[in-house]
Amino acid sequence: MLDAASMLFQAHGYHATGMREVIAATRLSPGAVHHHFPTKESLAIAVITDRVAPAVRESWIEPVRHAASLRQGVTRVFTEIIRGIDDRGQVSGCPLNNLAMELSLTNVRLRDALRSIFREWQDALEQRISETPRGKQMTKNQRSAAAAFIVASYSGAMNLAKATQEPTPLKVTRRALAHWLTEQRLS
Amino acid sequence: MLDAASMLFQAHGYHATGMREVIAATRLSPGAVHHHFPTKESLAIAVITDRVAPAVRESWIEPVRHAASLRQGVTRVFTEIIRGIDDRGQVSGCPLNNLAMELSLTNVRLRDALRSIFREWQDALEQRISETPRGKQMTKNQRSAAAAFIVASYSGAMNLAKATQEPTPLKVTRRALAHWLTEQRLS
DNA sequence: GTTAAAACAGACCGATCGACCTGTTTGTTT
DNA sequence: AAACAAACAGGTCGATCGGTCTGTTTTAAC
Repeated sequence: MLDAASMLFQAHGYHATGMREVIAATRLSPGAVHHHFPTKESLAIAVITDRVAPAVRESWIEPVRHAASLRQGVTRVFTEIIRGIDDRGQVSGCPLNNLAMELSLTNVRLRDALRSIFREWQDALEQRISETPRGKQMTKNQRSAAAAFIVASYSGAMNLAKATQEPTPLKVTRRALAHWLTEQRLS
Repeated sequence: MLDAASMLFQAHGYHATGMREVIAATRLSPGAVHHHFPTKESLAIAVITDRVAPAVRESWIEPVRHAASLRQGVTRVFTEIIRGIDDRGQVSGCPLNNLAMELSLTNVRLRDALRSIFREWQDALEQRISETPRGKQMTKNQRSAAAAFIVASYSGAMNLAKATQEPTPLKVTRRALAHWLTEQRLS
């Protein structure tokens, strides 16, 4: 159920996906689904916490945490994501960004759930920055700003890639971000 | 009609906004609206070409075109947008990004309409880059990449600002982008 | 083996969706 | 003033929306 919902939310968006569509993608009955997810919002919350958040941890947080350098980690994440796009032959965007854009003005609970993932993501980057020689010299605000800029650049690049259906913006941003990190001595 | 539709699309998104809601926001009848906009898609197309595109031209393209330097132009655009957010007390995001995120996977015609605005936006930045001393030395691909990175950074910063409902990501990105432009000698 | 709760099936509800259709009014052309 | 088309009014269509209902099956505890 969560797999089907996260796939459809990713493919068509939250509002454009009906409960019946999700149910049809599984072998469950409407009653069974209603038993576990009384409302569509509860399904979205479950998708966010059990699918979107783990996806961000796996694709971004862990690679950055274990990378030899911040620059290598960020570059590698971009490369992996670009590889995934090439494999699928379609840019469906970042699940977190997609849902955040659509829902953060609509539903407070969903916005908070999504915001906490952004928070976790940015915190992980700040942590990794603070482990670099240059990062130790920076103030907390400077580290936070650098982390936010990385998240924003990636997010925007993915949006642009989705809008144009080309991976080029991601490739461009991978390179520009790598240069920026070098300039900031955060490599 | 276009004003009401663009406002509601911006506030609630395309799919979350019903035709009746748009009609109720005007003094028109359903029949009158149907006469001019037979389908919801035709309304969206009109909003994109007659409201979203002019908004991008006014808020981004013209300021950058007439700025003393690219860096000053970009910084000024960010400042104006941040000011608008402070005035409204809410981050409703970039109209172009909002619609692009929601519709580029759903509807081909709408995606093309939105993509052409991104194209125009990026072209204007490339043009401005090519007018700088350093820009003249760059290849076309390098200019294109720099323009895409600017668009991506802004887009992502706005998304992050919308998701967190704080202008901080925009302020952070304004500064980081200004530094980056200086480093690239594109100021 | 009995029982109670959890899980599931599937018909069904009112509400709302986008779109349509028949008239009527308004404006323009001759 | 007559004729015609564009613009508008407002009721209504079938489809689909999210959500609910009753009843059956499965699971697990004692």
